[in-house]
Amino acid sequence: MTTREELQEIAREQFGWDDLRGGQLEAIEGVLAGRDVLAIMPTGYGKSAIYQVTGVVLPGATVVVSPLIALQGDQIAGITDAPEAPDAVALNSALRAADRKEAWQAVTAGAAEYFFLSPEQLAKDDVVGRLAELTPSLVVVDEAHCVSAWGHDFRPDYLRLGHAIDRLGRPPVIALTATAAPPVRDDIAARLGLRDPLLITRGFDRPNLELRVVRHVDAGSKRRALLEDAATLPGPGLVYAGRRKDTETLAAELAERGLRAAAYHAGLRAGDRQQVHEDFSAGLLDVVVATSAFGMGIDKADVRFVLHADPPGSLDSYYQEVGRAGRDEEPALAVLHYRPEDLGLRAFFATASAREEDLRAVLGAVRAADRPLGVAALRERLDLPPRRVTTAVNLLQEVGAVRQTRRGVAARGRQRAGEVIALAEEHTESRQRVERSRVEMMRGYAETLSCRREFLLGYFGEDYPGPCENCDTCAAGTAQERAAEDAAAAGDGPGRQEEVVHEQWGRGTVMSTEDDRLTVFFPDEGYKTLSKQVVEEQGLLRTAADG
DNA sequence: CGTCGCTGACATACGTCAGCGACGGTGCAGTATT
Repeated sequence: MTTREELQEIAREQFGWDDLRGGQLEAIEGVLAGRDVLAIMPTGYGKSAIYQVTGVVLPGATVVVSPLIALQGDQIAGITDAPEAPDAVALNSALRAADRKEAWQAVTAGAAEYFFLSPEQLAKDDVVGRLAELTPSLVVVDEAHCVSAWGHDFRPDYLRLGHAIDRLGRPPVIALTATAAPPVRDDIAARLGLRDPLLITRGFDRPNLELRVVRHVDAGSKRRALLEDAATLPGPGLVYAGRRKDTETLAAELAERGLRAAAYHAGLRAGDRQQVHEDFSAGLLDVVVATSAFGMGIDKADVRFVLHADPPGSLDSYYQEVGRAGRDEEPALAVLHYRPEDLGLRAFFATASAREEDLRAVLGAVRAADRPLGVAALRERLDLPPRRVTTAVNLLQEVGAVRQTRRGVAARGRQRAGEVIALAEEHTESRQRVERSRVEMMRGYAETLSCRREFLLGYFGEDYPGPCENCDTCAAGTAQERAAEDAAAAGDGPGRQEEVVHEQWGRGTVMSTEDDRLTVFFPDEGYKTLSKQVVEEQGLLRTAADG
């Protein structure tokens, strides 16, 4: 048993942290008691202290899954710069063979406590095999929202982490992220195979962040207003745009106005990207105009504004992006320059799906094999891009046509290929409905007349009684009008987090109630906003209380 | 889903516009090429 005092001492003396906060201690104690932990805390709260301290207390190595190689570098530097912290190493494709060997030797000999890897590394048989021999005592999934946001198509190895953790002997798992709405939390827990995880959320509200939405009819006036804001508001600031090309033209116009401005997106050369990142951190830039590529790993406290030229595809992304402003707790501003048409791009991104030909090819190969095949072996046999093979395997597993065994992917069931494809299509369509409903919640935020903070925090499951007096709807008075109407109509209907059943959409959870409306999340449909009056009149929802 | 940009029709203005296809974000890993 390790006392709180001992934990504080480790944090202070070995890592140079100030006193651990309640949320950190609670998380550490949860893990030490053998529990899985899902911790949702803002950047700067000290999420990494949780696994750093826990890693020291537990006997074996700590495996840290981290999405970006650049981030791994920062995380390792954060540990090795500490006064007396144990060593940390990374394993990734950026290393030369000799360095890779050295990293393995360090963890194997116990010289390194923390081992940083991408989910793609943990998709490799030999890597997981060697790691399992070390019997790691803790697995950390950092930026855990990536599991849910990226696993389904972009980086499918994220969905296979649960299996990799099984093979490591299922030590306790800590999943860490700054933002995740309740359905995302459930997705993370399910994908990673967490067992009744201890959920710890801290510091969701950011009262110093002023929230505004400016609605535009045509693209030209939106652009002019955005540029005017970016050029005149006190910086430094960030501008998020939906397309790479726009980041470049907007940055160029700001530069013409005399600002130190730079564009940032994934199509730039690695060196340029790093330069922009460094210059922004060092205060050498007034504004960075970026796609969603700019974000993780930025820990700049004095960002004064975050502007959006286009809305992101979910409020999870939006809160993550605006949350980069005002970390110093000084006043900061988030302005969404909004046209409903701009959600079209996000709706388009929400339609990504696996190809039928890939599903047929993978299913055929698995069924033709006389033994389970590893994903790597499947990739070799099929001559398809690895990502497509993994995406297909994930989807086939989802619909029960294949299963993951210790030795690899095996066939399951005897449905005709056509039936399997139909099931997969159904599953994909359900997922797309959910994704599109997330876009619709973004629309809801942009168009609400109620308190924006109340809407946003409600989306994240926080019971925040607005008006906040620090958003545009509160300033305009519409939030107060709505609140009054809300109070008049209050009383009836299911409340937040209550389980309900809809005849057509099945079981759902009430996410928020605003005005005369009710937002319910259904796992197969996504968010649905219903009129309280209609729900009541037509008896649309049964609640647990109804039996 | 919405926008951009090319093409051809219509036309006779060194030009307009409808129609239609292309395109759009996030990163790892590991291989081929300088």
